[in-house]
Amino acid sequence: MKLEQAIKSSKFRNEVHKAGLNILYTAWWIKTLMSKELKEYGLTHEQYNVLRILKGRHPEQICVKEIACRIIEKSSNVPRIIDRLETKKLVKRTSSAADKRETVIVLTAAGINILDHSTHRVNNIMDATFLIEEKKAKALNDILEEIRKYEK
Amino acid sequence: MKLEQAIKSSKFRNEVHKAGLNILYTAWWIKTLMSKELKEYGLTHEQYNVLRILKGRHPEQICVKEIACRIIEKSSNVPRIIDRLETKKLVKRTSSAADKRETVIVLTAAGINILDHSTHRVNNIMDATFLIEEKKAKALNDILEEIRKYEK
DNA sequence: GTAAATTAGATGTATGTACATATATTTGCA
DNA sequence: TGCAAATATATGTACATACATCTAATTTAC
Repeated sequence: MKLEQAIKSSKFRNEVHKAGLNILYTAWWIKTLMSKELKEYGLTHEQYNVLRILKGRHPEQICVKEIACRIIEKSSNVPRIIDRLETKKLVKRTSSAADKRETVIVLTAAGINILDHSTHRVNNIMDATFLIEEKKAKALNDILEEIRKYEK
Repeated sequence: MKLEQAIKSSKFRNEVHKAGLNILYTAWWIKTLMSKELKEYGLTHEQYNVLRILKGRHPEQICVKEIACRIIEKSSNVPRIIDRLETKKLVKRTSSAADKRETVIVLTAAGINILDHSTHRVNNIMDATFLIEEKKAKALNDILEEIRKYEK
C-alpha cells in the first residue's frame, strides 16, 4: 500500500521527509504482522526478540546487559521483559557467581521448544509477505545505513 | 552505523531478513531522535503526530475516528492521547452536534503555537541528520511500498 | 415504527517504552 | 587498605500499545 493511502495524506515536504514517515509506518506494519503470528504462542514481539538473543548464545548463560546491547529497541526495559519470560518458565534467572551484580539468564527446554516453533511461523510469514529481490533488499539496507551514518 | 554493530549480530538468514531488522532498528532510531527534540516542549512523539494531523485540517474540527485513520501507528489509543493534549490545553474536545456519538477535536491557540515551534525544531534536526539525496529517498520509498504491496 | 445491528468513543488490563532513582557489588586509586 | 566512583540490575512513574468490553447514539431491516 502507498503511504498516501495508509495515512490519508499526500503533503510531504520532500522525498526525504516522506521516507522518514514511510520507515515508521513500515516498522509498525512489520511488528503487527509478526505479533499476529506470535500471539498463538502467547509471546509478544519483544519477548520473542529476547528469546532469539538467548538462543544465539545457548547453552551459554548471558547477562541482562548483554541482552540489552543486542536488542533492537535500545530503550527496552530488559529486566521487566525477563520477568514475564521467567513467569512463563521460558528462561531461568540466576545471580552470577563471578560478579554478584550480574544476573545471568538461560533458556529452559520449554523456551527452546516455543522458540523453535514460533521462529518457524515467523520466518514463514515473513518469507511469504516480504517479496522483494535480494538485490533490492541490499539496496534498502545500504540506504538505511547511509541514513544512520552520523548516528551518535 | 551498520546494523551488525547496532545489534551485535551478523547472522541474518538473507538480505531480506536483514532488511526487516534494519527497518525496525531505523524506526526506533528516528523516533528517539525526534523525541529528544520534542522533550523540550513536553510533547511525546505520538502527541506530536496527533497535533500535526489536527493542523492539517485546521480550523476545521475533526473527529477521533478521522485522527485514528491518519495516524502512523494504527493501534494507537487516540482518545487517551487526546486526554493528555486536553489536560495541557493544546486541544479542545466537544461532542459533535451532527452525530452525538462523535467527539470533535480542534487545536487551541496554545496548540498551534507549540506545534509551530516544535515542528521547526523537528524539521531542522531531520534535515541535518537525514542526509540522503532525493533520488535515494525516492528509491527507498519505492522499495518500502513494494514490500507492503500485499498489505491486507 | 421499532428492535437488532452497527458505529463512535470511552474505559479497563496487560505489556512495553522512556527515563529517573535505588540498591548491591565491584573497581580504582589516594 | 579503605573509601569514592563506577557498574549491574531492579524498581517506580508517566505515557503508549494492543486489544477487549462497555455505553450511547444512529442506522438498517423487517
